[in-house]
Amino acid sequence: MSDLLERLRGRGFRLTAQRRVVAEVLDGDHVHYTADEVLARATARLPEISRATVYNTLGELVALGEVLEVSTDGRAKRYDPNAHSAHQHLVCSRCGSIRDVRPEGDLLSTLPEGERFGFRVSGAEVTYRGICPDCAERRGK
Amino acid sequence: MSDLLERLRGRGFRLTAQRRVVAEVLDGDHVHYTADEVLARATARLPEISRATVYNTLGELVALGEVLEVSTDGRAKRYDPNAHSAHQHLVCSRCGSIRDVRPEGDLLSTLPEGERFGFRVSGAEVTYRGICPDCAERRGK
DNA sequence: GACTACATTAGACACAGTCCAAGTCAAGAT
DNA sequence: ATCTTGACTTGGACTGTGTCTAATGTAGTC
Repeated sequence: MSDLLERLRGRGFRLTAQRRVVAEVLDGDHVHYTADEVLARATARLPEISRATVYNTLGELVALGEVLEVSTDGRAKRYDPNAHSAHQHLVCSRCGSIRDVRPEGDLLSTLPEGERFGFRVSGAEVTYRGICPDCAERRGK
Repeated sequence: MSDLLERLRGRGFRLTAQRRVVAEVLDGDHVHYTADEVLARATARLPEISRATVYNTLGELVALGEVLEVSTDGRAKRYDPNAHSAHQHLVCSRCGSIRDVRPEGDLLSTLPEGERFGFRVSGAEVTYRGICPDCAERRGK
């Protein structure tokens, strides 16, 4: 994520303190924060940062393909910095925690021609659902 | 969908005019209305029906497993009456229209053990994306 | 160091959905 | 057929998530 700021500048974006802290917050594996979580973490480092700027910056990063937008629950969108390696998501049905996963095989090929309704099909996203180890332990069964 | 009302009554639900019109609106293949679209169509048949009742009824139908909740775009949830036959969704990236589709093969088996992070995995949803015939024709390429 | 176009800010606004107190009514009891 | 009652419906207030705007600030260039 560190060279992300360089890539931004290369595309004509100004390097501001706000963009830097948003990029810093979105660093790591299995990171899937909501915009408000990003705002909270960014505020800890740069108290004056505003909500609008966080939304703006997240939108820019998504448009540039540096960050993925994920909506696994119909509530707030989540932002996934792991955009340069194709992956899907495994979500805990109890606590909502998310892991990045790599299925095997070609997803697109699972949709037969007779089920394509004339669409030019170009992509597929999978959300696997289950119970995470923590929840399984805490609530048994 | 017609016997749905009987099933509801069998489960102790009162048969009201409001529930009837919501059930009627949610009838057909490839139907995926938002709550507001359901409200609009229900209002055409029963002008006094309220937004809260539409949301209540949709929630009941979902809880009973008679209707599926689908969120393909992070905006309003959509309601899919085709709940008794397993299927996935094919969504047009331009106009958002949705078709019900049946992939072949077992989705769960595409996630290798080493990618399960200790989760007990129980389900998977796929959203295929592409361009529908109408949009392909209208906007070329 | 000054300039200026791009970026940030606070707050108003919009949309999707939930909650509540009061009134209404379906369906069983009589 | 009417009564009774608890479930159902209603309108409106409220919450959470996200967008827009006008005014102000500032990164990068000269």
